Amino acid sequence: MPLDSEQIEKQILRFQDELFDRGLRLTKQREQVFRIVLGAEGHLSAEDLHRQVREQNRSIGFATVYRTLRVLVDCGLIEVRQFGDGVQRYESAAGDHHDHMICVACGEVFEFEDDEIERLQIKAAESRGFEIVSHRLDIYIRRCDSPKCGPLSKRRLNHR
Amino acid sequence: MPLDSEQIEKQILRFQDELFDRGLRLTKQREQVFRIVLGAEGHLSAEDLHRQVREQNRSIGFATVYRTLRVLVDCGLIEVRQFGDGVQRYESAAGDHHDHMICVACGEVFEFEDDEIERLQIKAAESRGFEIVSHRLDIYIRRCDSPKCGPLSKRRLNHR
DNA sequence: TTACATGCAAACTCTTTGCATATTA
DNA sequence: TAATATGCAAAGAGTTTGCATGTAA
Repeated sequence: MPLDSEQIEKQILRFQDELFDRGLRLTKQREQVFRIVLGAEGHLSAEDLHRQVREQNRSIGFATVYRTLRVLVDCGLIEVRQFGDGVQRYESAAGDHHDHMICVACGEVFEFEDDEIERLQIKAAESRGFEIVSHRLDIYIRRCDSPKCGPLSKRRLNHR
Repeated sequence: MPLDSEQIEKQILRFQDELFDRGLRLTKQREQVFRIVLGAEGHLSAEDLHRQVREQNRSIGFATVYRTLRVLVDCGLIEVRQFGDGVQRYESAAGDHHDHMICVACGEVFEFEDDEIERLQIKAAESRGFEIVSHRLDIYIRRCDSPKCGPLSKRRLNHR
């Protein structure tokens, strides 16, 4: 779920501030990379990012994309995900927190939110005296109803 | 939490069966690798595995370790984890399911179980018509009480 | 004796780094 | 002009693959 344009501008300003605090600069390339992440539907790999930024900036290199992603992670503006294919994927840290359901048949990733699960996680950590920094919940599902998987059949799934 | 020796032997037999079904063989190397995983306390990388197996079998190569791990994953006997450092870690799929708390300060990994969180996950997937294959819940905590981190201070943590 | 398995080294993928050049405050 | 950024290519990690040799049913 991409952010609306007002939120995007707010994020860019925030990036500029965070960079300034670190003695760094908001360059054209950094802004381009961040805007793609902010506007993206899903979870982009560095390769996805590089390809998309190159549509507006032929000469940008992989190194700049990776370096920018690292700065964005350090600033807490984006988050890294790994869904098990060995590739890091990035998404905006803005917006509501959500978890992921990944279809093992077709690779489609769905976002979902569950406040009660969130609550229980905090409780589980607190009961051990720990403070949560962040968390990741990935649920792998057998198949889904995306075009790639086709509609789920009418017969009941093998629920347990 | 390593398995007891009775469970370990059961797992080895299961491996043999699964291999047989696939027209493969239980070799010395495959058994050695699997036994290390079954007996291990925590979550081992391929490098950890290779180092430990080499203590009993000087000549085993990385390729054999990786190939064995792949077969074990295919057989559903072990699971792969990625805690964000770009290294795959493996653990036995036997025993109760558990989730992980990872200390961002020192890297220590704690296992925990929470039946209610499990239940809610199943509910969340079912409500969308999906069947869960597996899931991963990793909670990142600011610091812990391991020797590397030192004891948690007495002042209240910043619980929310 | 035929198919599968191993060990080695080379290849491959993703990511990071070194360095000369370019850009910004 | 002094510091930060960039692009390129090379290096690095972790993992996979090709191939000749070894091993097991």
